[in-house]
Amino acid sequence: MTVSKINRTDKTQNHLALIHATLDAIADVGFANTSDSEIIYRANLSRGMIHLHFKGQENLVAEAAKFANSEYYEALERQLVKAGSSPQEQLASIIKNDLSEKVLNRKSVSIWYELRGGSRHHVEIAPFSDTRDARLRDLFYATFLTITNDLKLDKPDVIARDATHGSIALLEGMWTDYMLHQNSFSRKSAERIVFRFLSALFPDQFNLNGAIV
Amino acid sequence: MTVSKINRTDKTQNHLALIHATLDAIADVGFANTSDSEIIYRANLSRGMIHLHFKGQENLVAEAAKFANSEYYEALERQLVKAGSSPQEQLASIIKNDLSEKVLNRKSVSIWYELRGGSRHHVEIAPFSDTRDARLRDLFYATFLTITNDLKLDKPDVIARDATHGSIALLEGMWTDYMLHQNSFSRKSAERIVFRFLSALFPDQFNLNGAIV
DNA sequence: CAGTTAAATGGACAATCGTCCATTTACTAA
DNA sequence: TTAGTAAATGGACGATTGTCCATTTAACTG
Repeated sequence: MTVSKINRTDKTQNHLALIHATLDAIADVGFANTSDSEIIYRANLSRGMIHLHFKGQENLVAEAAKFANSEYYEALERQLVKAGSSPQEQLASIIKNDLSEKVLNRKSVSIWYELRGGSRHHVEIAPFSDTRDARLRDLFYATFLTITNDLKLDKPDVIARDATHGSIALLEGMWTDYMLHQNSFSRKSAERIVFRFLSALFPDQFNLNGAIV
Repeated sequence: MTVSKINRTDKTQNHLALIHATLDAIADVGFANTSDSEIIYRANLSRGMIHLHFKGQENLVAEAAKFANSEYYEALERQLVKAGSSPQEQLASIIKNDLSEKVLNRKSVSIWYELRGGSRHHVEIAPFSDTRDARLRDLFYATFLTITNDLKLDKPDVIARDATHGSIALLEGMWTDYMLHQNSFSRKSAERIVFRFLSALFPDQFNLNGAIV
């Protein structure tokens, strides 16, 4: 039983087209309004394709969520490779990446918010909705812990944990602010504010522009 | 033309019952799933009531959003009256209030998130969805500005603005964290983290427990 | 050039949505 | 008791939802 090459290529093409159309729809009209009709219209395909490729709308949305989640983490990994080696440089790199046009933009932030909201009532997308999950938290904690240990602070683990928790919350808040006030939001201010808080906590590791090398 | 007392009472009763049922539905099944059927089932009323009282579902949801928004601000005003008079005491009071069981609980946080999400695609509820709007920002800014002026810091307005922006973002992030990880969230930690950041910025005004009087 | 096969189509389906209105209910006033 | 009135009811409406499948299309094989 041989399978035609062209047909196989077409299949994955439409598979991907549906995922992209779904993410576009979520970004534009929201998770709740992302109906089958909306998706197939954007993908320029016929009604049956969703069921043919994904066996239902639920799975398609879950695959789309998975896809968006992977994109975020792949960008993060690429960024980390380019970053300097000191803990504060790694951290600053993640923060700047998280506030950059490439990561924080109209489309990504919309998808992020819509999927997180949708995951509250749709278990199938929950695994892919929490952008800042354990992986990012661990990265933050490890670097903060190195700093607090080096500084020989009292209860370095507690301080590192608080700094982790607070920094991520701060970034969350900035993303929300961007989403709500896209025209007045300033990337530069957002970045300066995060580093202002961090430099207050660790004056020898950070200043208003990022890490001190 | 006289109007019967009993009828008038009943009318406002059902009016309120619909608003409460709507908020309950939003909290439990989400904004997207808050259908007419869901609302009237919870209010134990008949289908036509929504149109009779609110001339459509849109208006009902908008009224419910308005109601929830008022409740938040009334709680905030009550809290401020009880707070101490120094800037840092006022600020600490708002922060503690924002993280208290009364304000930050399963139901309120769900409504907050669902309405904010809904407001992105439904203009009628947008005016009541931004909990932390100009009013709260002004309060934060005024108090921070008093502090930075007293300290004779360089560019007191910029620092006060950054501190305002950052503090509100931090609180946003804490609310999100509570929503996402309700079983592992600790009010005490959240409070300590916020004040840890603030005490790093203003060591003479705040410590880990709140304001220094 | 037919024959085969997987991909793609689009209409039919029941279920649910928000809206609206003719009817019923419940209370007041004469 | 009867007439009058506002509140409340619940069925009917067209529109839209997600699903599914009989049919058509199109490319490769023999």
